[in-house]
Order: sequence, then structure tokens, then C-alpha cells
Amino acid sequence: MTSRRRPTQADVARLAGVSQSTVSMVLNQRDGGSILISEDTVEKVRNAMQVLGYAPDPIAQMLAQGRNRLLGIFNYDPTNSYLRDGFYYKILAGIENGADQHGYNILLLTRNRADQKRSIFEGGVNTLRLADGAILMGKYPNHDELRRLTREGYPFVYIGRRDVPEIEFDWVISDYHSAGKQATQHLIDLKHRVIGYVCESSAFDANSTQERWRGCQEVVQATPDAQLILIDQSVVADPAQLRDLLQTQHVTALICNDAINFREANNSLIQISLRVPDDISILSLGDTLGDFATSLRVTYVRLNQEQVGEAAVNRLVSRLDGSSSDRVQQSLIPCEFVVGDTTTWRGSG
Amino acid sequence: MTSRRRPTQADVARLAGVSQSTVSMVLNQRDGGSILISEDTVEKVRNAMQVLGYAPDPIAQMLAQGRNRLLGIFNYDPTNSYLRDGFYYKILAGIENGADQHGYNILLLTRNRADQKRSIFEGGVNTLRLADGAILMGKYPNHDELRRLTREGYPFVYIGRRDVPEIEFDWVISDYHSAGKQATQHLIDLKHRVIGYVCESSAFDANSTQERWRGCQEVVQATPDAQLILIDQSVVADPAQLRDLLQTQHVTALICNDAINFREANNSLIQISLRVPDDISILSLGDTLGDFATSLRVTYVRLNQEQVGEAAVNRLVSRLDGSSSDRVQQSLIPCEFVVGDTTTWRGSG
DNA sequence: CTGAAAGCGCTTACAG
DNA sequence: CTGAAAGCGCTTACAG
Repeated sequence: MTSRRRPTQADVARLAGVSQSTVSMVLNQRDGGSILISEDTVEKVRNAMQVLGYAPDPIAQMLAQGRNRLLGIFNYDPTNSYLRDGFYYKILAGIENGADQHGYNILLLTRNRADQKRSIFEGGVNTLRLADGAILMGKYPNHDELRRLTREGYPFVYIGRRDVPEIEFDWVISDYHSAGKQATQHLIDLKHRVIGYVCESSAFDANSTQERWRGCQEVVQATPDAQLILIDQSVVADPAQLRDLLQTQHVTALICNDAINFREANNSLIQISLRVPDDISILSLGDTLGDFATSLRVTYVRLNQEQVGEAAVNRLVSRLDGSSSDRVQQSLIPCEFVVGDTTTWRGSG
Repeated sequence: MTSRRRPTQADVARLAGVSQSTVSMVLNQRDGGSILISEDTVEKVRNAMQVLGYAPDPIAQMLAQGRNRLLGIFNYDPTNSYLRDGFYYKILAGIENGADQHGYNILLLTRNRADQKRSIFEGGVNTLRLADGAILMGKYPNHDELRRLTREGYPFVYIGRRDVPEIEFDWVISDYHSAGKQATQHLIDLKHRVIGYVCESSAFDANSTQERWRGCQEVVQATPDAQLILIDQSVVADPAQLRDLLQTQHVTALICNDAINFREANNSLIQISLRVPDDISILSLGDTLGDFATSLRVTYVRLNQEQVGEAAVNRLVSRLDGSSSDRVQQSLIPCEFVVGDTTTWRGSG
């Protein structure tokens, strides 16, 4: 660990017998070489760099250049909350991909995990400032902070639609509304008329749930005799309760808000001996949790979270590179509806 | 987006009517306040900071301080390869946690995803240098790069055990060897004597697989009449082949190298109507993939990847903070053997 | 084609 | 208790 000081441009310059700025020029030689330096000099400098094992200090470069090709990621929710159905992971993978394509690295802000409330500003300091721009996410952002970021002109994109009074900003999100519509139309087409919507009460107020629900509602309301029944996850978790509900209401199909709900519902159905899809159709409005041990392929909506992450990066980078207008941009990423074996015609059993 | 220049310490100083260095002192006021500044001055400076919305530039701070409380993460494998059983995600979560506890942020190096070979040094530049230290991972690291990092005294910890000629460095890894031993002993105790070991041929040379396998071997070799049979994943994927193999060899238990192998094996067993665990016992030497739709709890080894990530951070940070000796430190994180419903006494069916 | 100089925004001895 | 100055390692006009 004898790490004597790393070599600097000054060291290289000394060894090569040129000035420090020349070393810098050689280092940053643009493609095409608009800056002309004699071959000899380049050679000498290159050699000296080799000999000393010189590598530029990125921090100094940043300070001098005023930017650093770093994309910040800040999550208002504790990471754990995203463990659910691998949501966070997929978005992160998309962001990584996008960042890589644009030659950016990622700064993952970890601060304040311990506290209940995570915060971008600590002691008045914008911890995101280290990055050129940031991607924010989380169910409950601090509105004041978002306003301050906007006021300061700090470039960011939110993952998920969030409406904050007084300001407007970029966001990207899966098109949950259309997902809900497609799924419901699918069931309606299969002659189902009484459809249960399974969701946890704690998740019902989330924007992403509301959008799904709204999509389902629209289709149901446009269909004579059709009705949508909200079923709490706690009911589904209890096989007996679930059976009673399904029977008394004549429910023939279940739409599950996400993959977890799907799994729970499916488990309960097994226990009350209802066969999928003959006795009851069931689908998930979210990505599946790996494959189940059954041979059934699940009917579900692919949320394309990777694409959401990539889209957020693309938007952010286009702002950072100035190749984009200043207009606020809010985009929906299409979901894909995948028809599997867990849904079929009503009464086919 | 009218972002006129952000205020600097100089701006604050001007407004407060003090010198720039005084602003810096106020900003960095140590606990206890070993540096004495009059209440009045502090007040004035604080006010000015408020008025201007001043926030220090972290990059400049880094340059001046020589460190930045940033932990680098570099993965020699493409991220996708870690999607398998959520490996990468869990480690990352552990790293995030650890970093947070120590007040570090994370720098995720994305470079070179596009290329086949990812590289730390680009054009001779150590891209990790932006971070104070780094956590490296990936099946096939570039040995030359690791040597160079070591030579330069750059602090890093490897996730996974990698033996690189000429150098030694810190690593942290799950105790796969012990995991294999425990699992095998469990089966031996249940009177199984012919045990199949399911693994993909492409994964067999990996250190993590070798350690598991070695652990299993040891127990089997210490048991009279016991034998361990290596079964390629491709055989397991074909139900007919699997049945033949199990029958001719009298295999009564399967050890699956990871959760994916487990799932495939389980699916095939269903198709050839072998009941788990009555006809055959089966367990996984890796974390499970969520729950299966069956009511069986899987017998498996919990790898504690989060702990691996956290341990790596702890080690790295203790080196960065100088609170640790320079001795190379290589540690094994214990796994937990979880007995579920998929294993039972031989011939209980 | 190359060098001297200023500057990026901080921190940290060193004087007073 | 506070200020002037040097320095962190670069980049970028500006002279020559």
C-alpha cells in the first residue's frame, strides 16, 4: 500500500520536457485533431505518461469543465419497498443501459436510508449537485424539494407521474391506464361480466394503481351489465372469505393489481379447489414473478420497466446535451398485454 | 431554466462582508467548534447563505479535500448475467445499505456495457479514480487490471473469490463450501445414498460452483456407499432423459446448484409424475425464486447476498478510513440452511 | 506549434 | 477571532 502521490500532468510535463498545458492538449486531442501538436511532442508526452502510469484526475477535470457525465439517482422510498416484484431492479437496469449508451456513469444517492424521510437537501446542500442531472423516484416525493430543484434549474426526470402544485417537470411512466383497459377488454371479450379487482388497500391510492383502476372502469362502464368489484388483498388471503365473495357476487374473473396479488389469489384458489381458468379466469396487471411451478402461462401485462428507465435517461441526457427544447416532457411507455393460459371464456368449465 | 451561475462562497462572503475563507470555516464548523468564530459573523454568513440559496460545490470540495466519500462499483460481467436469480440486485442492496450507514454514496460504473469485455482502464485512465475505493465483481476479471490497481494502491474489495497470480487482495463471498456440506449431510442423514447434482455445464467451472461441489463431495466421500452424480441441466430439462437417469442410477435425491436448476428440475419431475418429496427429495443450493404456486416450502440454502454486499462495504470503508490494518482480508459469509418440505427420508413414499 | 496564466470553487495552514 | 495566500489537478483562452 505504499501509494506515493499519483503522477500529475505536471510530472508528465517535466519528464517529457514540455509544458503542463501541452500535456493536457495531448490528452484531450479531439478527433480529427483540430489542435495541432507535432508528432514528436505527442510521442514524448505519450511515453512519459506510460512511464509514470499517468491517469488524469476526474475530479479535477470536472471542476475545470463544469460537468462530469454523472447521472444521479435518488429514491424517496426506502429501497426495500421496491424489492416487491423487482420493480426497482428493472428500472435500475434500464437506467444503467441508457447511461452506458450515452457515456454516463451513475451516482446512486444512498443518504438517509436510516431516517424515515429521505431528503435531497441536507443542511441546505443539494446532494444531487455532484451529478449533472438526476432521475428521481419514489411514491411520496417532498414537494418543496422538487420546487426548489425546479427553481434552481437543476435538470431531473421523475419516474412515475407526480403532480406538484406550482411546478411542472418531466416524468416517464408505464401506461398503466391503457394496461387496465386492454386487460379488461380481454375479459369482456371472453364474456366475463362480473370482474373482481384485487388490490391491497395500502396501494390503492398510488397513482399507478389509480391509473390501472381507471382504465378498467372505463371499459366496464362502456359495457352493459358489466361490473367491477374492488376486492381487498386481505379478503383474497383468506380462502374461505374469497369463496364466499366469489359465489355471492358471481365473480368469474379476477384482475390482480400486481404479481404479488396474483400469487396470493392463485394460492387461495387452489385451496378452495377452483380451477384456473376453467372455473375462474385470472390475470395480473404487472410483471410475473418468475415462473410458477404450474404448467400454466400467466396472462399478464408486461410493464416494460427497463424501457421506462431507459426513456428517463434519454430524456435527461437530451436536456443535458442541450439537444432538446426546454418544454416539459411527460411520457407514457406502452405496456404489452400477454395472453397466457390463465384466462378463458366464461363458463368454459 | 434561467439558471444564472450558482452562488459561490465568494458571493456569500461579499454579501456578508467577510472573507471567503471565513465562509468556508462557518460551513465546515466541526462539532464542538474547535474553530472559533464570533456569533455575529456566523449569523451574518448564515443569513447570506440563506438569501443566496448557497450550496457548496461537492466537486470543488473533493478536489480540495482529496476524497469524496464515493464508493465505486464495477462489474466485469454484463449486468444481465446477474438477473439470474436476482443475484446482482441483492448484493447491490447490501452495498447500498452499507454505504448509507457509513455516509458514502455509490458510483455505478456503466462503461463498456456495449463491448464484450468491460474494462476499468480506458485509454490508460482508471475510471474508478473518481471513487475513493471500489467494489469489484464479475466472473472473469481482467488480471492485468487487478494487478495494476494493486500496484497503484487503489483500495478495492472483490465480491467472489478470485485467485490472481502475483497479487493478493481482499474478497468477500458466501460460504458455498459449507453450504454444500450442510445440504449433503442433511440428505445423508435422511438415508439418501445416491444423490444427483444438477448444474449447467457452463456454470460448473465457476468458483462458486466448485466450492459447492467440493463441499458435497467431501461429505459423500466420508459416507460409505454414498455417491454423487453430476447431472447436466440439459438432461434435467428433458423429462424422459431425467426419468431414465434417475431410474437406472437409483437416484433418490437431487441437489440443485441454484434456484433456476431447482425450478427446471421440479417442473420435469411434475411431468414424469414423481412426487416431491415422497418419491424424490430435492433442494436448492441457492436462494429461492419467490414462492412457487405449490404449497411446498423449498429446502434451500440462503446465500445472504445482502450480507456479502454489506461486508464488502465494511471492509472497504475500514481501509479507507485507515481504521484497519493493511493485511489482506478475505472472508466467507455463512449461509443458512433452511429445511423445507421438499426433502424427506428416503423411501418414505 | 507551444507556453504562461487565469480560473474552476473549495480547504487549510499561516499570519496577524 | 479573521483574512490573504497557496494549492488541489485540471482546461481553456490568449500570446507568441
